Amino acid sequence: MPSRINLEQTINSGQVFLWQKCGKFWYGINGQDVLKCNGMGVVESFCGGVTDFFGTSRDDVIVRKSISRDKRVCDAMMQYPGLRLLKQDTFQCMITFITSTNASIQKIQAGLKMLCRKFGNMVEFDGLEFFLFPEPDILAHASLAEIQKCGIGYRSKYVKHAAQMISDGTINLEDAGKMKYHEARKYLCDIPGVGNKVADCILLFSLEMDEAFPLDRWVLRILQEYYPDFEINTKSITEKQYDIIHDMAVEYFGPHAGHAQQFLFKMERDKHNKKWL
DNA sequence: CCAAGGCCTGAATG
DNA sequence: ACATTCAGGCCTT
Repeated sequence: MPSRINLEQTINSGQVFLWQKCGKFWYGINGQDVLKCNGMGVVESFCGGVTDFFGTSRDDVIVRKSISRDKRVCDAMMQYPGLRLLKQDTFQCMITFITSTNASIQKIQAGLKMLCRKFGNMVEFDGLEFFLFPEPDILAHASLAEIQKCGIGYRSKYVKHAAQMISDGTINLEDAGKMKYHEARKYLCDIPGVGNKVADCILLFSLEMDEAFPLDRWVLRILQEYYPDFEINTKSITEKQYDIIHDMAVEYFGPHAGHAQQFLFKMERDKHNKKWL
């Protein structure tokens, strides 16, 4: 039985940063669209089109049954029955996680808001003003100095270069979604500012690739603390170690390992009282 | 001065 | 000659 989506749990799980609660509704920027949601899902879209932002088209029963092979993931699913993996705008997702390196959630959010305010179009929706996410062309042609004013530091040049690669067609994010997992991850790593971790975030949060298993400091900590069989003994990992650990994770958690990662990540951060949006 | 959801570069190793 | 690993640096609050 598929459980209902819970906005609080889903928005506050580190997948998105441009969301805010206004009264009883959540509003979020998704590319050139603004989504308005109640506690359970999208109720209105600025563009008026149908979006499957919450990935309701995927068979959640299959996914949950698959990752419930692990006891701890099972517990986390009980704790967060409404947590879902999203299908975000791919370009926004890419820029988001490029800016996320070495940054806290609050800092990521501040930087992205500035990018939107400076380079995105302002629209009025539901009596409120929003700044949409900058389009690839705009960021590609923006001056580096202007991008730097958004407070994203050394990531600025990556943002510009990455936007250029999307803008001129060197990289096609939708194409990545059609490749096999390892090929897709490698393909995305050609983008400046994108390493294995960021590539996995793009694949998992916007391209429905469930084998993607972002290995950040938190997930590494989780694995070494609760999964001794993984034998994680380093704090930071090399390219090759990333591969090995990733493949072990898919072997253990199954083809939908990325979902397992999201539940574990959410649970561990809450346990440490880390702040969300 | 340190920490915060990595990535890139150059140099050393095998 | 290669493929890996290692150590710093990096913007900002």
